[in-house]
Amino acid sequence: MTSEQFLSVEVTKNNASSLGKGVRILVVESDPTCLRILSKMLQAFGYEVTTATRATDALHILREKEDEINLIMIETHLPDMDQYEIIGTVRAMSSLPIVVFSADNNVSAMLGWLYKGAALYLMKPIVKNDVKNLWQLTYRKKKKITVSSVRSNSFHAGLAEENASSVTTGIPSLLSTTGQSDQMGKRKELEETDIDDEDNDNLTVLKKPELVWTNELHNRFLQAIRILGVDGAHPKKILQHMNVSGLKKENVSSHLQKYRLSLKWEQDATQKTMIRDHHPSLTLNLQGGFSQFTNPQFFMAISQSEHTNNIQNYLCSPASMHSLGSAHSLTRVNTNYDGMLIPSYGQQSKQLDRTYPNCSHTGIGTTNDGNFASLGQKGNHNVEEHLNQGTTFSNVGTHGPTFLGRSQQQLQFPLLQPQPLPEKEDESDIPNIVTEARNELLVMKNEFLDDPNNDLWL
DNA sequence: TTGCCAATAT
DNA sequence: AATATTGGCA
Repeated sequence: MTSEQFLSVEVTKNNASSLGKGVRILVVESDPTCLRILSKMLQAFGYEVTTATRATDALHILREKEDEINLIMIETHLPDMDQYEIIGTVRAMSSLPIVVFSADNNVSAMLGWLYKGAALYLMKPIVKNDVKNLWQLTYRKKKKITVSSVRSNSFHAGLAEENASSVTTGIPSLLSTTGQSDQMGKRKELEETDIDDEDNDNLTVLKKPELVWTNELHNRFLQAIRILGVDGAHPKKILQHMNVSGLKKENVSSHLQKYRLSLKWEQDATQKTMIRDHHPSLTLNLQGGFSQFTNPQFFMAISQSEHTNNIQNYLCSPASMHSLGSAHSLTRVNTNYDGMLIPSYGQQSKQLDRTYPNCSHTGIGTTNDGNFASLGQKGNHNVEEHLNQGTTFSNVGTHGPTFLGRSQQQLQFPLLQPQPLPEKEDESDIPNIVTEARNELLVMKNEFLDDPNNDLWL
């Protein structure tokens, strides 16, 4: 994606036509007509499309340009390769999410594909709603794409899980901890939990479970810092502002320490960048930055307090929410190259959060469109049952917010927008404009994710 | 004492 | 990797 293309994105509220921006999909489909239509449909949502009509071509493209591709869509019946062979090969080459589509509605075939590593199975004819949210699949971590079951009624499995304790106990609490059964939530419960453990004496019952910094908690933490300012943000004050019962100062301290560390890295990266040339391969940076280093979780960190949709409702502890939401609503959110939020109050901007998805890696996503066959909700039941029977399916999830540590990516993607300096900034600087457009797009996606009426897979 | 923080432990 | 604990310092 070139910067011009990026800038041409028109960002409108609740406008889904930009959702796919920054995501390139490799579509492998032997039927030219189908390929054309699908491409068009994808492009309508802003996706970029690379096509291949043969499996061998696809593999070639993948070999050459995996970096530029964020998602792979494969038709099941390709003339030049055996059914499952291609997905196996692709899997071996790449960890990119694979979406399989077919006119075949055979359940065991679907399961076969999912088991082989497909992230999603779509049935032809593919409709707009089928592809609208494909971008979400690219927000998962690149590494393990693991098939797992979707819990019955929820596209928001990950989010719902976060505060499962609140729901089950009926006592809303922001604190979730490891080791407690509530984290397991609706899962298998007992069974193997007790079997293979442990060297643990029963005497250690006393040990307190570790605090888990859920996104909700983290958001409050961030909010507190926004209010207090980076300088005034000390554990005790933060604790007060967070107003979470049971949370200890030590908890906050520890988190703060990590938080500051992340800020420092961020700053270091900034400095290095500023010494360097200003726009080293802007194109690649934008694309890579989008698909690989942003994620739903990070969006959730933005201005949580105002939301009233279902998920949010039970995510939020009634007791303390009011203390946060009122006076200091976020007016604007900046985002730097890799997803670090920089909320600004007036002219001053301060760096804030960076998080990872806390969602479970959902192997099957379905759209909710009743019109045509994708794996609709009904179909999903079947799939789910099957999935739950097999022991091979596991739920691999990363929970809680994570600060971004130092990484290669940090160096690869220099800050486009320098920290506020004594001098006035050059406003005509192109990178800044690009950053702006990008920010707006991210905010737009954020709004999309926040809208309870939209389909969310993650 | 208390709070903070960096280092260190788990 | 994420969180908890410790010990020095104001």
